[in-house]
Amino acid sequence: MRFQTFHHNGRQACGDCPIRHRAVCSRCDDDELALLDQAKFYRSFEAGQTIALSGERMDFVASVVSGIATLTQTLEDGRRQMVGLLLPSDFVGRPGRDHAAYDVTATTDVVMCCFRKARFETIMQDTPRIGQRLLEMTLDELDAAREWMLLLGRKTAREKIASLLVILARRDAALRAQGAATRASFDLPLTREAMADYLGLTLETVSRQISALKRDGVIGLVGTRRVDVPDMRRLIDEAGDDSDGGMPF
Amino acid sequence: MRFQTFHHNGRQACGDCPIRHRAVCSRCDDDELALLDQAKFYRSFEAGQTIALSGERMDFVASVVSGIATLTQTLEDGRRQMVGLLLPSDFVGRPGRDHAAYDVTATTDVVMCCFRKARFETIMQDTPRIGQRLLEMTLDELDAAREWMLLLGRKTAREKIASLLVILARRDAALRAQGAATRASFDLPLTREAMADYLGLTLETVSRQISALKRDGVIGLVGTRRVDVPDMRRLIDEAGDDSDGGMPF
DNA sequence: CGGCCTTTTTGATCCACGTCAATGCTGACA
DNA sequence: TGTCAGCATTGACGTGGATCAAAAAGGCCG
Repeated sequence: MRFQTFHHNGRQACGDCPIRHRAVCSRCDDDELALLDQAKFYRSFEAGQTIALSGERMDFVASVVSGIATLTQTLEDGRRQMVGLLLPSDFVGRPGRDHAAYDVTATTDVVMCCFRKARFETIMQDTPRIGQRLLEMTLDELDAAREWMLLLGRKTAREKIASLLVILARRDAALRAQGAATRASFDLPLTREAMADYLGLTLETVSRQISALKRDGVIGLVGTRRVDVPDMRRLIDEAGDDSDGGMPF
Repeated sequence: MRFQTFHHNGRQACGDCPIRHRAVCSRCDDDELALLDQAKFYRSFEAGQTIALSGERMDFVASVVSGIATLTQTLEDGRRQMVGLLLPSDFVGRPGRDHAAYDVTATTDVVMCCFRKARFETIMQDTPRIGQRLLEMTLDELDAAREWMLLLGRKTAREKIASLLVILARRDAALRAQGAATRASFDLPLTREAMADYLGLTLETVSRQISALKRDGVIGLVGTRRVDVPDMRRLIDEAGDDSDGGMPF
């Protein structure tokens, strides 16, 4: 097995390659993928910037190389719900279609690996392997979305916060190629408001629940953005999940 | 265009075929799919029955031929969240993997078209076209899931109910191959409890909001399970969506 | 260091929805 | 016809989280 899971939703990435691009990095697999290598180009975005995937003469399929971006949906009156976190190796932009009613925004500085949509489609035609990989990734994404639906529909504010922290802790551990430790410490890559948009809460509630978890000794805070988890087990319990970690970390 | 959209989440089905199985029906496409035809077999389930996709010597990938089934996730303490509605043409059971932490339950009597998982995988290998179709369907499903996340995270109870009714109305219209009408009338295929599980509400709230919509003249009820929508436009407004119908009905 | 801006925390209050409990409705069956 | 079992509705009440408002804590830059 040369692929390792490193993503909060179980998506697989190439473990050998610093880019960690399962479906894109040509170093990680057979010659078929060399095609992709020739077609790709890079773009970078600053934190806070909106990432436009379609414009005049520009329709992309892209995948994140580094940094974090978010996918957000908005109601007319301004209510916002984040529906996806784009982490390195994630794809965005639908190969076959024009759609995309999502805002894509860079949370940190982001580098994306882009393909012109039309070009990408022909490559997919010629290289079934790529389609298979995309299918795998999309199924993972779907599983993650469904887990998130459970969170949004049925969890309490406290459980929501705990769940998010667990996910971030796991992702952090995975990025640094560490196994499951009972103690963990990591930076929050999101503002309270972004967390709220993700969890279907208000930023005040997010802040209050984080304070509560701190007061109860479940987490410690260093400044406002760094979290220390003395006992991972305890945090996971707070998340209310049956999964003691479906993810193999 | 021989495929028509008929599903609430925009999934495409073969319009020429009564089975409406885009990815399964061999009549609807090139010879490649004949392979699938040989490998498939059918099973049927009664309303209320749990659909087991894996057991001793039985690992399926299956797709719904007729009837409605639901995908549900459960928390230890019994809180339930429905995460998917399986309608004719929908697939369930992950081709490549063993997972599936979902309850699959028949809502009405259901007929499913099944493939042994291993067999299905080899067919996919040999027939890239099938993989491409599954990718399309999965992407549609993902879009639907994301829309649902917006609903779960940010909509009020009344908006949730209205959204669900709009979806059911559209699906009904599509199944009967009718276009968008301003007046509509259809049966609810779900109990109040199932609606609650789907919307992240309690059954009491569902009942109350339906009563409220009726009181306000947005809908009419015939008995308890049949809904009459005098003005579709109005119901859609109640749903709070920006989309005046992203679906082309 | 001091001013300015953004993010975060905290408090007071409100209300949408959950909870608990009673009642009604419908259909199956003897 | 009565009884029973499942939905469904309705009411009374409590509460988790939203809302509104203000203070505190960081950056950032002169």
